[in-house]
Amino acid sequence: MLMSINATTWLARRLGEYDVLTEEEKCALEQIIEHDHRVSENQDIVVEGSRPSHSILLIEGFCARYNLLPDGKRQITAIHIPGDFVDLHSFCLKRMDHSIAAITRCRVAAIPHRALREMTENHPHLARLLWTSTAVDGAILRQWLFGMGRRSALERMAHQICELFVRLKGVGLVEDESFQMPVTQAQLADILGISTVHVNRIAQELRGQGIITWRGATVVIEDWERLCQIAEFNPTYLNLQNGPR
Amino acid sequence: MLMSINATTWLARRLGEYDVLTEEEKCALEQIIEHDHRVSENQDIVVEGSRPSHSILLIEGFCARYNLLPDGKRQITAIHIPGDFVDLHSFCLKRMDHSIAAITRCRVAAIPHRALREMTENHPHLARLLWTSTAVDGAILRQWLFGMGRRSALERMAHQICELFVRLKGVGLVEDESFQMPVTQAQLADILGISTVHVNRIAQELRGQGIITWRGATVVIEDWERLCQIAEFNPTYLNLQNGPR
DNA sequence: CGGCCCCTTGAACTACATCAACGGGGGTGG
DNA sequence: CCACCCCCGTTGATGTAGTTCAAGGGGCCG
Repeated sequence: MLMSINATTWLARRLGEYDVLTEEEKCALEQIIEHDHRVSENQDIVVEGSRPSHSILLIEGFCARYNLLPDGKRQITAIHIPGDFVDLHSFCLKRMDHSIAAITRCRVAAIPHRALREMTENHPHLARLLWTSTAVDGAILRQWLFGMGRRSALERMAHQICELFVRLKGVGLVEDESFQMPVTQAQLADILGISTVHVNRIAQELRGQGIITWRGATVVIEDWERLCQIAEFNPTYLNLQNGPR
Repeated sequence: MLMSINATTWLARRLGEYDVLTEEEKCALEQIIEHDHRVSENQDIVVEGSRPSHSILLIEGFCARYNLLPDGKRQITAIHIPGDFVDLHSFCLKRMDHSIAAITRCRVAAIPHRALREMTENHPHLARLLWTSTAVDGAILRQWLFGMGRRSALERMAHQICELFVRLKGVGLVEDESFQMPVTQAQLADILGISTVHVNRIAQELRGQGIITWRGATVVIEDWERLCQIAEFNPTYLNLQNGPR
């Protein structure tokens, strides 16, 4: 397990996915992390309307961005896994137009916006990689939107599982084709934009066909080929390949 | 009308929405625009799978990003109006995971990625504003996703009109509560993620209630209050306010 | 003048939502 | 230690927003 990896390492590893880092750059990343704290399940990490002075790096656990309608309907617009720079965009946008909540118990590190700003002044290459991170978030959002508009609930659920699988694999959180997906059916409903009842039935469809097993928080991919086929999954948008930036 | 505004001015104006630019910065922006050309209606500006060496700034006309499913279903994930930096993210992402098409005849300017890279080296403040532009694109995507998941077709259409109205107003393309929306009902269907038949019926609903008129490409807002109310529109996410970045 | 795109309308169908109810497990209080 | 309760997953029945199919009319362009 990766329990003991520290915040700096996560950040270096994430940015290192986009391009090779020099030793000096890794050093610079060491400096920017201010503190490191725990958040309990279901607690908000960043709330709508606030003006954060720090951005949050997720070290352990899962969290979600979401929007609420006055009538209580909720839409989750992103799920974040360890290593994700959860609200990097708050550096650019100043005022939050949505909230971010911990889905499980989380450990997070805070990076002051001041440090990010200095990074754009003194380490343009690192700044480009941070910018890239924002762009990748956008690419994922486009895929979700694409699916929400034009894919069926079954296809979307399959796609979601494909994406999570690949992303978790990228940070070493997959073992033997299985991974942790610590979300309730109600939360998954808010991710997929459907009702909890429908999530239940769709999940049974995928399980019944022997494509996945899902008990508790543990998902096992039984038939990756078939899952990708249902989802029409193409991982290009995750930008996992490394290159000069 | 704004027919004769040149590319540099558009760019300075857009970035100036996020923060005040110095004269020197405006000067720097002058240097980066390489050429300026026309694209005819329905022509692709950037195609999926390519690796652009330039990013495109839209000067005149409307264009759309879209994704295609193998069966021909299409989802538009963004519409761009004059002044938008249409594929700024291609600088970060390298390979396009979607295409961009001209909805109307367009005039566009190309900015070499090399110049953007130099900007991150020599003009960190401008680089932050470009980054902000990427972040605002993301914020708009979140709103679309939110709507797609949790709003009805009527609400989404109302929201879309609100957004377009505010954005066009921001670049001076609104006169007397009316603006140009040069999209067919089929294209609007691909934006809203519904069928063209349903677009037709929803549009009649909005017209029937006297909330908008829409003939040809011209939309007139007859009852802004009511439109916003249906859409539950809150323009915060467009980040139109200026501040130090 | 012909053809094609675009808008419009009706009728039948389906993927989903909503409502309602029940069982099991894990945590909490008595 | 037991009782309770609440959350979570599950299932059935019914309702509805939106799709699909089919057809016709108007305007614009070749």
